[in-house]
Amino acid sequence: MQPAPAKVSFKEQMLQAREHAILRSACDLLGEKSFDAMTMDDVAGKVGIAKASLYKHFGSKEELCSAAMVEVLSAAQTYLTSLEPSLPAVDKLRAVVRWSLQRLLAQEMPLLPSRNSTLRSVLMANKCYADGVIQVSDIIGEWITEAQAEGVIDPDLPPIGVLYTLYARACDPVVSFLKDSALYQDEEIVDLVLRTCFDGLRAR
Amino acid sequence: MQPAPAKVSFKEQMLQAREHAILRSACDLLGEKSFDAMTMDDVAGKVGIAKASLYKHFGSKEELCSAAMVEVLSAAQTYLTSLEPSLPAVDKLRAVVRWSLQRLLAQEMPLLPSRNSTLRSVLMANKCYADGVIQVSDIIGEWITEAQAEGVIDPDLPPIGVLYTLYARACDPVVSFLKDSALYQDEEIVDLVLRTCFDGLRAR
DNA sequence: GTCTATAGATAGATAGAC
DNA sequence: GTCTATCTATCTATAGAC
Repeated sequence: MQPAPAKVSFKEQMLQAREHAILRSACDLLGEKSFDAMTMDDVAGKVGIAKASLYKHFGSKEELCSAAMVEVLSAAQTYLTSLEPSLPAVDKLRAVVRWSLQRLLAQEMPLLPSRNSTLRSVLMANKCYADGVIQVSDIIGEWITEAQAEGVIDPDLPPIGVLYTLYARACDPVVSFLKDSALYQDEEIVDLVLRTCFDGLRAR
Repeated sequence: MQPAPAKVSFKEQMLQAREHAILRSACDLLGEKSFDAMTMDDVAGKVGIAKASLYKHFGSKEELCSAAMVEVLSAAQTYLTSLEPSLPAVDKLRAVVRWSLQRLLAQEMPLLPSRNSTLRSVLMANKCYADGVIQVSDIIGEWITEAQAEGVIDPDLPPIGVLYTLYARACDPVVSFLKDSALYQDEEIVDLVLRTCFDGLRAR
């Protein structure tokens, strides 16, 4: 009565697929509302399973949402490393911001945990997340100093300020303001935010 | 046994002072956490009165927070009209953003109701708030078109995009990121955000 | 108008059958 | 592992004494 290895693998695949669906739903919901406003009933309803089942996969609401954030971070890392290394540094920076804005428009980007969230302290205690943030920051930070050495990004700006300014685009309310106005296509919104971010509001 | 008019006025003054203290506490708390995370116990504790007393002044949590937001908006309107009309339009725009950033740093600025808040729909149904937003937008919008006509603000940008970009600075997470890093003075943070907002990240 | 006490609703999390 | 049913805590809001 030994189960075939393929069967075990299949069961594990199902489990992983289910967990991925849960994370995906949590991610979407965190894009719509705050961690505090989101409920486990919301998640269960969206996935289509009972709330109690969620707790077989994740120990708590905090664990579930942390896992969702780690997955987003992982997707960002994958995108970063997929970029052609020979591209000019500033182009890579633009590409990353563009990627963030597109995910934000697709409502697949949980709003970054500013102080306006109970999730923040939990996330910062999560080693997976904290390490991921450091890795991403190292890669982007290198591109920033590179672009500043080339004189493309303003060398007078502190690199950490540039980094945070780029991060902040991933939860810029301008995107939802413009989206709600229904005046522009998604791609136009992305272009506008990219332009004001890199070129500023003043005429050149 | 007719109470002297002065006495009535005094009582009313006390009432108004108390209500102002409540609004101020709510405002501070909304700067620290989301509407959903904030509780009426928080407010009562901060003011130093019983929770039930809050409901003698404001009918609900939504009403209280709406009133707090209206007060912030009113302060913004007062600042707008206090600006010397003869100033160049772009200077007035910079001044308004600076004012927002300073209030944000002082934690006196409730984070704007993006989609990430249950408060949003309540606020938009509040005539005082909605009218205030329109008035403020009209004033700032005029300055934007003026600055664009002068060629100081990029005339190619849609005015509504410029307006939203300026509004978004009032809840820019860059401010709290930099504040938490403890690397910079408040005034340096304000200058950095103002600079990246108007001049962009790219070197000029 | 302030308080204590509590009602009523809903959240996160768990128990136990299947 | 999924479900239904339930526990416990907490939050908004109210009742009623003073």
